Amino acid sequence: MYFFNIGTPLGIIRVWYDDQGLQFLYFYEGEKGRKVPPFLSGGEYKIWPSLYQALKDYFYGGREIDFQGFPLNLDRYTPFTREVLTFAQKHIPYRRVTSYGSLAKALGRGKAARAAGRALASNPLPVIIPCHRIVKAEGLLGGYSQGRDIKRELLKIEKVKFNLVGRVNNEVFISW
DNA sequence: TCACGGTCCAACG
DNA sequence: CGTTGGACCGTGA
Repeated sequence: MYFFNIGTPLGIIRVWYDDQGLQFLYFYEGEKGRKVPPFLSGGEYKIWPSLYQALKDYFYGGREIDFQGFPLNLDRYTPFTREVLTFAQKHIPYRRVTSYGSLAKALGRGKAARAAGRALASNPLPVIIPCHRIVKAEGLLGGYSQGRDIKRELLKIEKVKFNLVGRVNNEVFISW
């Protein structure tokens, strides 16, 4: 396993990967004492240049960066969870959002909204798998495993606007 | 099995 | 509008 760090306005990010693809991304320092998962240690420091550049552009460049092309290693997940995660990576572009229910529907499981939320809650690759772009059906923010503040900030970076009642405008909303 | 979510929506007031 | 209660479904223990 390899890893590298990169500073962002939201704290230091650490990314883990191997020859199969990306495995983990987490906020390493910053936000109230979040810890390094203990199962990750002893990796070899090695930058993945294109990914490094993409992250840098995303956080500092204010440019439309998508991570859709980067390979993921999601072997340890169940098929449904994998589907949810890969679908999110491939079909929810920059500055667009959708809901848990809509995403479930797109996978042919119209009623599995909560299950989809559960799958996203175990997203090992926030930012790269853009689970911050999935909000509640009525456009309210919804939850986020890294903390709702981070979710808000990420959407802010992408210039997704919320109205006074706290809902995203439906221009950016995708429904399947 | 079972309890638990990053939910949803119809039915209120 | 805002709130509430029940239905829903894949997971991990």
